[in-house]
Amino acid sequence: MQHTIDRPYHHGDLRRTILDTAMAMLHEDRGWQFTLREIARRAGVSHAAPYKHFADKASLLAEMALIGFDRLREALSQDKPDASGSLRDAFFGMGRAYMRFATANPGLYRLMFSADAGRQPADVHLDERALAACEPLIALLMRGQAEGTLRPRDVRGQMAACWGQMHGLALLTIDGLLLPEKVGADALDNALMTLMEGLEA
Amino acid sequence: MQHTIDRPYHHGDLRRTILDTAMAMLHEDRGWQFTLREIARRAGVSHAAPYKHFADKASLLAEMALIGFDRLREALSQDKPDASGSLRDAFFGMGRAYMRFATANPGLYRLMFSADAGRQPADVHLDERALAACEPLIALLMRGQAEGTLRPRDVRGQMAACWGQMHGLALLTIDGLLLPEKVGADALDNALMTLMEGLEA
DNA sequence: AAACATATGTTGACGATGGCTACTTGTGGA
DNA sequence: TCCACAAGTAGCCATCGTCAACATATGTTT
Repeated sequence: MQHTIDRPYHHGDLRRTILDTAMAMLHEDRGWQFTLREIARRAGVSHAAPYKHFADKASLLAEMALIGFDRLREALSQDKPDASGSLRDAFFGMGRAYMRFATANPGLYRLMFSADAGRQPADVHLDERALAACEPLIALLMRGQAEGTLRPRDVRGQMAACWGQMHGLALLTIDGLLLPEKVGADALDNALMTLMEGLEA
Repeated sequence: MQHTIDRPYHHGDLRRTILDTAMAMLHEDRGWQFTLREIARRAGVSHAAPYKHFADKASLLAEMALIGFDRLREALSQDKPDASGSLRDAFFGMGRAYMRFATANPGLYRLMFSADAGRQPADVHLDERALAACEPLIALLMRGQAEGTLRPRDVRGQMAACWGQMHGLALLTIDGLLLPEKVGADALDNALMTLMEGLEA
């Protein structure tokens, strides 16, 4: 008779709870060095319970990374005000949205691109999801080229330039390597501007 | 009488051996999940011996990261053919040198920017070293502005743009997210070109 | 030359982790 | 009603990082 009234033998939705708890801990520690056992402890279940829902720790991390990419994609698709407004505004908006997502979820963002998130097995899914998150960007680039606002270059190259820029700036910012006092208050906007000018015709 | 003739009680230069071994394992596994004990094993010493030279595992990682930044700086300074040659060539040379370093030492590169490399204590050194590695880039940018080849913008912003671009592309490449079949064969050069055009006057 | 302080290695232990197996307890369909 | 199966538990194992106590070289002082 170990169980309280509040917690019956079967948790009900342990899988969801585990994911939520892990996300919360990720947010606290900004590093994914949380332990499976600690998650189980917080969820109020035994230390082996999570293994009924995830094959191993890497699987949990991989799933979290997938969720992260979905959220990122959503964040990028969101504040794109359709085809109204100038391309430049849309571009800056998307860039800032990307940075906002990364800096608001530093732990998640790092996890998404971490080798620890199970980079061995069918992580193809992860890669696919990552590239899918870039689709709003590709759409924006194609629109720009169609308008004639952007130079008519290989879109994939431009995509690589933008994504690389965003990804790098995001990680450097998360790591505290782009502190305003070292690199200027609006270095981020300046960097975005430089990139934009490289894209524009 | 445990000791062979070859291995006396005192190793001689264990600290160096540990670092070398760790670097080698970093190169093999492409992840810094090697264990202190495995290093000791390979070095042929007891599992606690490393603690006479490094306070803890994080200290070892931090020192390796430091070495990494020094090597990166060296790699960037190296193939810069002084003030001869066009700025454009120098820029592309440096960009490719950066990518070459990162892709040739994926594990090391990730470690350098990893939170696991002891981001708590006097990691100020790490940050300083990281920024120091960018000095060759800053010099190049200032030269370009002086020549009038580059737009007269805040150098720190341009630095952020370049570093962000390089860092992001490097990590995405290491993670296999910029596969040629997905993003074009010469996406890297295209991205560099886009960046360059954003910098040029 | 003898004695000692110190740097360097070794041994054994502790707590904690990820992961596995065997067992228990609910739950829903024949 | 009964039973197969999902979901949770208890306990074990190898391993890890780290620490304290001990052993052994090295070199400095007298």
